[in-house]
Amino acid sequence: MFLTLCQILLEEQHLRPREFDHDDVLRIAFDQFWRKGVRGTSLSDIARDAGVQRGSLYNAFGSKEALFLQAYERYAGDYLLGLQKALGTGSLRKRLTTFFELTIANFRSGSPPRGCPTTRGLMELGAAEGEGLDEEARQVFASLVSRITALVQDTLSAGARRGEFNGNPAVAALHIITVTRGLAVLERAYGDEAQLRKIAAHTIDLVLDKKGG
Amino acid sequence: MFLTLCQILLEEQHLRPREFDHDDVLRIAFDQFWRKGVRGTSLSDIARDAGVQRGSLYNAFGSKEALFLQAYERYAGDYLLGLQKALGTGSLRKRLTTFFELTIANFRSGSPPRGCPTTRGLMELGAAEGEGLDEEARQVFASLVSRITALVQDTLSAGARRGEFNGNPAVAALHIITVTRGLAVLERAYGDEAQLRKIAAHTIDLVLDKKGG
DNA sequence: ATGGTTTCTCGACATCGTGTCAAAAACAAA
DNA sequence: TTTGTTTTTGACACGATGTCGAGAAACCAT
Repeated sequence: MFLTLCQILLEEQHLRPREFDHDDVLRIAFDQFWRKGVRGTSLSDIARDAGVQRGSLYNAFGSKEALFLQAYERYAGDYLLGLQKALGTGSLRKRLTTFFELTIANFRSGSPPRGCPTTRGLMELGAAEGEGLDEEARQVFASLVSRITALVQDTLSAGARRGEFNGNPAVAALHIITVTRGLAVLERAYGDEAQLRKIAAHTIDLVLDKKGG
Repeated sequence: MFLTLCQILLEEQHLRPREFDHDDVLRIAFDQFWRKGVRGTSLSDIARDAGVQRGSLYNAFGSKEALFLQAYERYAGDYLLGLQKALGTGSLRKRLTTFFELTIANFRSGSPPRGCPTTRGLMELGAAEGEGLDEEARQVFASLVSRITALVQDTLSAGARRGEFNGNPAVAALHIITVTRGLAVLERAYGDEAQLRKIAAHTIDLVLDKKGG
């Protein structure tokens, strides 16, 4: 995967070029994975959708899991960028509201809603060989969670400097992230978007130190 | 599944009885599913472990998913009973602390930790045919979540009557449940039990209206 | 006890998905 | 054109799910 990235960056195509676009396939694959789950998507499906032979996918990406991970990393980068952009303005309450809105909108997108790819990926992690979870996949998912947590913490710290928040930004950010992960789970359980929004609003009230009703 | 239950309850075994114990297989199967994930467990594994032929499992339970669901329901019943028993005594803070402790202990059990079966099950839900999630499985998982939520809500209501809580029990219970689901996700991401406990303690502080540090 | 009926068991089979491999095809460079 | 390398392509092996039918086993009735 890292090798492939280097090859792309350095344009080191000395010989026969690929007959399909690497990024197109990544997008198509992620869309399928997101709609039908990693488990429910076969490489044949992706190959058909992308107009590529199944063997070519193995040649280009290595395995189904490797393909998913690369597709996921592309998604994660885009998603984090969108969050950063949206969290740049307004009062702290406004920013947190936007954060929850974007989060919920993300895993309520599609019909039927596709859920949160990160949470789904994390919970599908299996024991690799004998002991321990699949480390590579775990790190990829955990990385996005960490970066979003840092983003929220920064937002809270800035709010604290402006007198809009008087708690511990690190702990509060962890709490908020935990709530968003929990919302991703409840979304699967009930599919009731109004309920999700209610919980989000209540969480903001708690964090900003107003009594929740 | 419902039929099988009726058969058990009514003891309607007119003819040749089964050669293996229904509940034993359910327990063995759930242990495997929990350790290796539904995806990572084959019916051959379970059949070997239980000393039963694979075909007999199909005959008795119908399919892999049906077997899992029945095994899960057995687990869910036991788990809820344990929670109810543990939440019967002490101050509201003590009860909530116990609740989070049991929750974390549950998905930190085993080595490596097996995670939360309910959350894993919910996030693995796939679209069934064309549209919509697998309804039957969704309801089974959501049912346990609902019942735990009700349990927490009752605990909060009782606390409110004793003057230990002055918020809205329904909303607060939803919030607490959301946090526990989020903890189940973070457990997969980081595997840091101390962090989980910190978030739990902070959540209790927020709900009981003390400033979290 | 014995026969008949029902159910369970067990092995064979079909199907699908993953992953591997080797040969063919296609392209760049000499 | 020739050489060398990579991609493509189809065939293959393997494992898992799920179905089916024949045979074995157990129970009821006579």
